[in-house]
Amino acid sequence: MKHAHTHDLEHDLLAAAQWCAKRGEKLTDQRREVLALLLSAQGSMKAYDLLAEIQKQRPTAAPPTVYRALDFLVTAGLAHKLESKNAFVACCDFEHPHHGLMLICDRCHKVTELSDERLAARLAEDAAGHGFSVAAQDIEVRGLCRNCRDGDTKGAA
Amino acid sequence: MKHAHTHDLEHDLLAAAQWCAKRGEKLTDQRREVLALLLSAQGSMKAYDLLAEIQKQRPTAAPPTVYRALDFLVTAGLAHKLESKNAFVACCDFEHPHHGLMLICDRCHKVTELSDERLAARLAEDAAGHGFSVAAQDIEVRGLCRNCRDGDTKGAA
DNA sequence: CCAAAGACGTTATGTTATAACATCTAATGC
DNA sequence: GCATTAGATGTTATAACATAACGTCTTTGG
Repeated sequence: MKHAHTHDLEHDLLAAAQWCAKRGEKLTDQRREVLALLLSAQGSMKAYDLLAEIQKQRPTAAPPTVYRALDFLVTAGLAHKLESKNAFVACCDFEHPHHGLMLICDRCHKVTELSDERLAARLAEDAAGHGFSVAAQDIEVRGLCRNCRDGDTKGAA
Repeated sequence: MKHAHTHDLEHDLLAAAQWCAKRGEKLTDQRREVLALLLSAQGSMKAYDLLAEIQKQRPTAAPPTVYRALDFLVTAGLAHKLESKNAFVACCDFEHPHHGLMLICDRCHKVTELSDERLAARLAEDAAGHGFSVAAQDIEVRGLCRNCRDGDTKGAA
């Protein structure tokens, strides 16, 4: 089980590195490490939690270490910031531009990222009707995921 | 001009007080003062900017003073928190429950609040398709308002 | 009046994020 | 190769955002 998981992780990291290369950027060790933590996390992670993990390997790491990596990952489309939680999550499909719709479970904290271009289009249309040009949209929805709604008792932190 | 503006503000504050009373709550002086600041603001305001304004009258006011008022106003539906800016804005129509779609201008910082129930329904439908029950949604869109997009040079801060 | 609940005062602290500047590293041109 | 330079990182300090905790006051209902 751990093996399969590791394999997926390595695969994702490789794809991310290639994605960066395509953009003329580099997935450095620090960026890779932060991305690996996000990919391995069950849900989103806070910057200072990431920092604590990084510090296990690199005791001298400081806040800028992780914030720089996060800025890079978010700008590159490899991760998203969840504004309503001040937390970060790996992007589910960074190779395809999409408008993320984040379903954030308030109980188990897992995040499901959907993409609905028609929803995004409707939103842009509403905005345009008011003379507003959309540059970025961030739809975050709080609620309960299927497991937690159905009374699952294992998901809670 | 100032007269009309003051009149509107008083009207809004009165309506807000009545709204609170209907809910069995009170719009106290501090809450009213914070709401008045939000209503008078051109765009959103930060908690510590509100605090600075409050301190002009009440030099001993501290962060909890303003955060308590803001928590109350947001819970009562009289204000919204803009998660992507860590800022607060008065609700445009607190008497009618609605799903706000916030158009936030990145240049002049004005906020236009729309309500599109069909958009909200579509969003809830997407979520339900993944077994997710929506509890709260916060749609924040960043971009440029009509004036700023059209090259207005007066709106910038 | 008395008790309970809610609002507020006050101090301290926790949490999130960035400024500023030094140093290191890697790609580029010569 | 070697200098240049842009990008990345190290490091210290601090700014910006938010809440915990506890005491007091005020209102309200019994």
